Amino acid sequence: MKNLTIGQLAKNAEVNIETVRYYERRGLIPKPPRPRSGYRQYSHDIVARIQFIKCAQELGFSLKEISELLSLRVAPDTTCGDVKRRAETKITVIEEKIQALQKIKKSLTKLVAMCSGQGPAGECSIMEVLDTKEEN
Amino acid sequence: MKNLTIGQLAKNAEVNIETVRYYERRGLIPKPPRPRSGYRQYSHDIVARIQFIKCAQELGFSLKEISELLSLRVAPDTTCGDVKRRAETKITVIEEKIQALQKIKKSLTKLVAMCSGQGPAGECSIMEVLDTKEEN
DNA sequence: ATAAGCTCGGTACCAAGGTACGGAGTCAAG
DNA sequence: CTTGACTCCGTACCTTGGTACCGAGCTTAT
Repeated sequence: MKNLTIGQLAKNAEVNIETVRYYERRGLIPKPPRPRSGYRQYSHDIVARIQFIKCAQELGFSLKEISELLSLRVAPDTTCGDVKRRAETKITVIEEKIQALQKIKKSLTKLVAMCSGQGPAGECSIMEVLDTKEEN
Repeated sequence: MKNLTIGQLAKNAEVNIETVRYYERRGLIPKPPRPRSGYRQYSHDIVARIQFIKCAQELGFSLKEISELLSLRVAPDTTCGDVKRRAETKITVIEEKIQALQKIKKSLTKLVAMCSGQGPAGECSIMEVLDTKEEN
């Protein structure tokens, strides 16, 4: 296998070329060698690296967190347990988000139930509640 | 009660002064009268208006949606049903977000369960899965 | 060898919801 | 009347995760 240009890498990893350069700026992928021409030369495993990033993003990690994960991997004295703890923390955060959304949903559902759907918007009970609500 | 300066309004509504001006630019609060000095003169009910906005934000409405809600209120031919429909749409969106987060949580939980927590980060099963995952 | 197509770097822009800054004018208290 | 606090406006900046554009240089195929 030969090396890849940035365009080939982008195609393989199914991202935009600009995204690759952006990841490089953010330190998420290593700076590749550059021959005289200045063109980036990527080895195929960078495709996997980008897929790793996309995959972790789907699991709710931000790019910042992903770069931390990646540096954990190469740091000699970090352990599997460190990675696990990060994943656990992320689960907690996600649970909190779910809780918050469920609270919101409950409030909205209550409002909708109260609303007759009749009459002008200015007298809508939903609007009134929004106007006068102190706490819930 | 006399009028409020922007600073007093901000204090009462517990927002930043800049936020008030920002809301004015966005059309979320009416442009207040200005005497010769140019200082904004707010009546007390603008405090309530800002609280309405904050309240709706907590319910997951964006500023754009909030300004739509506010204009619904004053438009003569919109009804309570219009407001209700928006709230219902918002509930659906929130439900979708909850679903997505629950999926993410499930994947992460599975990963954490697989991980022994022992050994170097480079051999962590979580990292390996992130590396090689095709689909889930 | 020449044209098409790729890549270069730098900068600007998008959404959202603000925050910060700076120089000038104004208001209130002492 | 002066000092300090407040306000004015416009503009720039912040975050996150990219995308778009530019003229210039490089590469590849014919």
